[in-house]
Amino acid sequence: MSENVGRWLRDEIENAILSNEFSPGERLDEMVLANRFGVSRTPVREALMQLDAIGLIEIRPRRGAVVIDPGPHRVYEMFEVMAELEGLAGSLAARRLNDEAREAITAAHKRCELSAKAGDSDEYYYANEEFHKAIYAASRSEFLQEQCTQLHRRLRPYRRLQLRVRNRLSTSFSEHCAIVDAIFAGNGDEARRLLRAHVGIQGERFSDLVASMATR
Amino acid sequence: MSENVGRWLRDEIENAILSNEFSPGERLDEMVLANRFGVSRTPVREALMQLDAIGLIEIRPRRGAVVIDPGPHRVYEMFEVMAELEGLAGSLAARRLNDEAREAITAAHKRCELSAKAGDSDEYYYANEEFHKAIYAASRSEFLQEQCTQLHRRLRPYRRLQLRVRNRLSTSFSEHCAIVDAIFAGNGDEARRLLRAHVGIQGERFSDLVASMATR
DNA sequence: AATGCCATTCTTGTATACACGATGCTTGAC
DNA sequence: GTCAAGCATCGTGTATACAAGAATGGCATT
Repeated sequence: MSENVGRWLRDEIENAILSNEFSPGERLDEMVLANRFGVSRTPVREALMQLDAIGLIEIRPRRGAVVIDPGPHRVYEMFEVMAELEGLAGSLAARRLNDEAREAITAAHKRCELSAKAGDSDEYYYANEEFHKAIYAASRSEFLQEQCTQLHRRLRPYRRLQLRVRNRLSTSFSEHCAIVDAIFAGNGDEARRLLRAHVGIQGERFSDLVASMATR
Repeated sequence: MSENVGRWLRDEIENAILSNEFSPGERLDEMVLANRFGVSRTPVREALMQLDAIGLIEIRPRRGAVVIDPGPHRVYEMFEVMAELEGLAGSLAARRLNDEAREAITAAHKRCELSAKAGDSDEYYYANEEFHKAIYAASRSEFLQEQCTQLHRRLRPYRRLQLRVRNRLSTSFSEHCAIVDAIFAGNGDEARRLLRAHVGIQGERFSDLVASMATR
């Protein structure tokens, strides 16, 4: 546990929300949370204020906190922004690539290949996360990296759902291949274009998303 | 004042930071703030936790809160991301433009023109803000709009400094003209390209930024 | 029987009290 | 004279107490 309870609680509750333990729309009672974690209301409130500031929950004055339900359209908008930021990260990565970043990307890409060929969608999920994070890091823009990581976290549950769709695994991996080629070739524009397409949700993938969101 | 003191304080302190009343690196004492605003430490702490979550201040455990000093390089990175998001907003605006948005952009553009011709850099600053916000709104992506607005707020002090540079006013305005043309023509790619260039800090503008940051 | 109003109760918002850790100053020893 | 160690003081971290507003249930009235 982190050194102060407030921060620890923030992470704990954030994880609970992102792993869907607290469903969208659910009310978060301060006393219930306090009892559950064995602390007083004060650090719980501090954690909730932070989650409110981040945008994960909404605190309505005198009426308590509820988990925000983004809704399909808003999730789509979030993917749209994510695609743009990843595109930028890719383009910067292509320009600023160094040995360390190249190795990190190669390693993550290899891991994706193995799990994709094994058809292990859970393992691919983690490998995919590592792959994208390697690209963020390769951009060598700390701020961009933070923004990407944060958005990535918030979109986690939906990404996971998407991987379940048809043969998304092999499609995703072949897109990764092209992205790696573009970055390693120093072709920033191409990397940007490919990443935007890879991350964004166009056409039928939006209805896939809506369908998978409905069945939770 | 907002209905709960915590949120009010958050906005209050946030404004104080963004208007440079609290300088980067400055320590924010909880009791001092509590006395200044005539409240107890509790809501002050809640406000600080939120600002920490947003990234405006840093709370080091048991050592208090300090205003984050982004430093020139990080500010550059923030402008880089801002440019990308504004580019996306512009491209969406070009595709999704409706009458309402067109009028809002036209009005803000007109206001920019007047203040630019008058050489009133303060007035241009506000008109410029309205212009960019009109474009965010025209993108009709709530999430993107929020992200843009938030980043815009954080970059406020630096934007203001930039306008003081040489004949940035007229340069900025002529860029606006091209942007408006592209959006109204429905040319998303061009709007994106122009906005990226308009917002980003290339070449000498970075050293201008560094110079202006040094002299505060 | 249904609806509206009032009271009770529950939960949030704020203040205060207490505890623990960090920082800085003073004193003593080398 | 300088450096280190210990103590004191200040400030943060957490708990608890108290106040105020919202929700809910019951009672009365139509």
